[in-house]
Amino acid sequence: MPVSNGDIARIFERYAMLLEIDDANPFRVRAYQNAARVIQGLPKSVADLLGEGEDLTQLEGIGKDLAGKIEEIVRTSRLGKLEALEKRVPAALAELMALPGLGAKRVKLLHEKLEVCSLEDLERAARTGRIREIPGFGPKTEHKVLNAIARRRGREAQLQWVEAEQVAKPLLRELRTVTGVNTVVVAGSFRRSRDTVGDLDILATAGDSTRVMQTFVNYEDVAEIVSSGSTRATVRLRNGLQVDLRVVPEASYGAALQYFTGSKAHNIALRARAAKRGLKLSEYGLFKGRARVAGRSEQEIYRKLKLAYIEPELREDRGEIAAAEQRTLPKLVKVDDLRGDLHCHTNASDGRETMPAMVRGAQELGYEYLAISDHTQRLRIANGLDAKRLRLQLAKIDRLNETLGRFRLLKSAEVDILEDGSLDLPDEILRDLDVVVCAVHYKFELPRKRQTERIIRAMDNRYFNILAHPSGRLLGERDAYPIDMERLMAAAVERGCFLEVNAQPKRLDLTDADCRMAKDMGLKLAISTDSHSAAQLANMRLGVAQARRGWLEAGDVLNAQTWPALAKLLKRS
DNA sequence: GCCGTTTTCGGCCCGACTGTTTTCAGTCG
Repeated sequence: MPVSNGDIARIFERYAMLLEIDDANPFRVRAYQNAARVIQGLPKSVADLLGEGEDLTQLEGIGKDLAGKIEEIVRTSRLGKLEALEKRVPAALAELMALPGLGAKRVKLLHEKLEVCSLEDLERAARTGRIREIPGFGPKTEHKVLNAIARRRGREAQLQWVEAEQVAKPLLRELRTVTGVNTVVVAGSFRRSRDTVGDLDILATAGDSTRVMQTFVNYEDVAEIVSSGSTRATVRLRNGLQVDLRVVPEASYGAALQYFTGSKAHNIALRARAAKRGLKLSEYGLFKGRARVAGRSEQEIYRKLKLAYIEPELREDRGEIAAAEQRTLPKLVKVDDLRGDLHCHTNASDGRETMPAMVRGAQELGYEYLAISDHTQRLRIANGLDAKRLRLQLAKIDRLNETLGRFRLLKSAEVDILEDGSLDLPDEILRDLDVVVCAVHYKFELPRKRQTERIIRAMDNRYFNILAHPSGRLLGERDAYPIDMERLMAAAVERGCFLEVNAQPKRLDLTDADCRMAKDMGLKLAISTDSHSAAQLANMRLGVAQARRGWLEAGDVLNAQTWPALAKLLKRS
C-alpha cells in the first residue's frame, strides 16, 4: 500500500506535537506543522513525485532535512526519529494535546506530576481530584478536562458547509437586530468555502460591544458559554458546533475580516510580509509605528502590502501570495458564468420530478441548456434505464425541445462503469447522446491500480465524455475509493474526456486540490449538481465554491461555454 | 527546521481570554 500524503502529514503532525511536549524550538515545531499542511494540500501524491525523481525541496517549507524524512516515510512507512522520540515522550500524549484547553506545557506537567500517559489516565486523575493539586491548575481546569474528554467520546463530526450555513443564518439574523450593530458576517473557513466547517467565526462591528455580546451568549441555541470577554466570546451550540464572535470598531472592520477569515497559514505569511516592510498587521489594522495605514477594508490592506486582492477561497498559503504579488491570480469562476448543468435526474430513474419540472428549474436559473442524465440499467435500485427506455426518453426530449425556443435539453445518461471497465449501455445508443456522463457505483474496494485502470478503460470508449463524482467520497460517510487521480486526469487529457466537480453538499467531489491539479494539467472540468429535484439545481453554488478553491476560471469550466462551443469539446475524434 | 532585494545567521504573527496568580503563563485562533 503506497504511503499517502495524509499518512505523511499525520506523521509530521504527531512528531510536531511530541516535539512541543519535549520543549523543542517552537519554530522547529512549526516547520513540521507547515510541512504537514503543505503535503496535505498537495494534489499529487508525494510518493509519485519521488518516483518521478522530483526534488521535494522545491516545495514550500520543505528543506533538505524534511525532504529526507519524507523519503524515509515513503520508503519505510515510518519515521525513525519519531519512534526514537516516542521512547522518551509517550505517543499517547499527542492525543491529549488535541483536547481543547490542553497544550504542550500542561500535558507535560500532567505527565511528569501524575504520570498521565493516556486519555484514561487523564480521566482518572481528573475524577480523583488530583489535577487541581498541580501548581497552575485548579478545579475549573479539572472540570474542563472532564468535559473535553466526554465530548471527544461523542466526537461530533465537521459540518458540511450547507449545514453550517443553516446554523449561521438565524444566528446572524438575531445579532443584526441588536441596536448599535452595523455589520455581522461569518468569516473563517466558512467564508473560505471549505467543504466542511469545524466552527463558525462571526465578526460584528459596533460602537459598543456590550449589547451584541450579551445577545450572543444568551442566544436560545447556546448550550455552553466557553468564554466571554468584552470583544470576544465563544459558545457551543446544542448541536455541538463551536461559534466565536468578535466585535470590532468600524475602522478595523477590514483588518478584522481579513484576520478572522484566515487561514492561519495565510495570515502568518501575510503578517511576516508586513513585518518585512516595517509594518505590523493585526486584527485592528495595518500599522506603521502607531499610525494605522489601513484597516477599514480588506482591499486596502492587500493594496498597502503591494498585493492584488486575494479572494477568500484562495487564502490557504498555497501560492496565492506570490501570485498576488506578480499579479497572476486567477479570475475565479462565478455562478453567473455558468450556462447550464450537465448532470441531473428525473423520475424516470431515481429523481423526484418530471423532465418538464427540471427544465423549468433550469430556465429559472437563466441556463441555456440542461442535460438529462438518468441512471442506466445496472443500477436497478435507482430504476436505471435500459436501452429501450432510454430510446423513449430521447424521443421525449426531441419533442420537448421543439417547445423550448433557445433553451436546449441535452440527451444524456449517467452510465454505470462496470467492473471490467465496459459501459452499461451499447455504443449504438451512446452514439445518439449529446453528452455521456459515466460513473462508478459499485466495487469501490478494488485496489488502487485496478480501480484506476477500470476507469481508464471506460474512457477508452469513444463516447465517454465526463467522469461523474470521480472519487466516490461521501463526506462523513464514505472515504474516496483508492484511485490514482493524476493518472486518471492524464488519461482524460489524452483521450479528450473530462471530469466532474459534483456539487452535491456531501460529495463536493473532486476536491479543491484535485481541481487545482486538473487546472495545472490543462484539463477542463464540468461543475454539475447531480440534481434529483429542481430545487437541487441551486446547489451549483457549492460546486462553484469548490472550483474557486481550486483556482478555476470560467475558461476551465465546460459548462461555462455556450452549447456550440461545448458540443465541439465533447466531440471525440 | 526553513529561509534570504535589509540576512547563509538570526530571525520566524499577533492579540484576547482564562485560570491561576498577584503580574502572568498557557492556550487558542
